[in-house]
Amino acid sequence: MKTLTASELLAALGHESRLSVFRLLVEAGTEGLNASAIGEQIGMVPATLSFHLAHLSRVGLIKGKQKSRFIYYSADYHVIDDLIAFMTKNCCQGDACLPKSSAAVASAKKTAKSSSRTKGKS
Amino acid sequence: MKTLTASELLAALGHESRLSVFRLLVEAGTEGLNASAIGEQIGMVPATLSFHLAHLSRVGLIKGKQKSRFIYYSADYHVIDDLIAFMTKNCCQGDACLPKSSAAVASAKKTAKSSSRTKGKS
DNA sequence: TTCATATTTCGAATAATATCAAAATGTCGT
DNA sequence: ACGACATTTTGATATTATTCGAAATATGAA
Repeated sequence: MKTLTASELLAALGHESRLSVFRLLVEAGTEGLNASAIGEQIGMVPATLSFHLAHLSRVGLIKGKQKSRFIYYSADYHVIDDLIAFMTKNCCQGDACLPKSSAAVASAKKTAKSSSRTKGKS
Repeated sequence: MKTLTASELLAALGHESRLSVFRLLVEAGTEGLNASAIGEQIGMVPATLSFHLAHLSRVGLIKGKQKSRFIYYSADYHVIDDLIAFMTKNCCQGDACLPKSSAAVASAKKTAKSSSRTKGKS
């Protein structure tokens, strides 16, 4: 992933409203939510919401699918996963970073931080 | 981590120049780099660089330490790690995301406050 | 077709961000 | 103190982002 692409994705999520919308769609699952439902949850007028949905769509973080007279938006896990992979690879280093990210997800899995110094150069 | 905090961190990295600066500092390690050295690598005039360094510092992603007449900036791995942990926890879900970012966390998705994965209400 | 609803687009105002020359500040060595 | 360098601040401008009412478009139902 290019730095430019990554920064565009980060910028898209770097706005409280858009991050909230994205998180809501992540929770909503693959089925997604229609724009009105999102607007209700987040509390945003249609025009503003549409603006942010367009932004998130443009960078690929979400996608909309017309269903009847609604448009269901859903998160694209592949893109956010690539972004997290990019950050883990390029924005972290060594023991200072890796254990916690893994632990936060692996929950109780107590991997002894016996240093797996993956100090690869990026 | 609050959504507002996360969005501020994401916004800070959501600019190509700042992301480049941060990645450079991650590579540089705990010792860091002084502003001039960063400016040379990135190709930015002092004033603009200072503006971005201040932004990254303000949100806590980097910190500067005066050494002699230079100021050495270094990445704060703790903060970026928290951000990655936040994203892994709140912006991903299920098999579509986990395998690449980390491993074996099928149970983590339950810990979130997710109300429920309501099935279709079409 | 006509109506009702869902969503986007337009337009225009406001707000925030980015850039950089020039000046100011800070720090060290002499 | 002074001079030399490192960095920040100022100030001004340019660019981009955000907001939302109103109008337009789209889709389905009656």
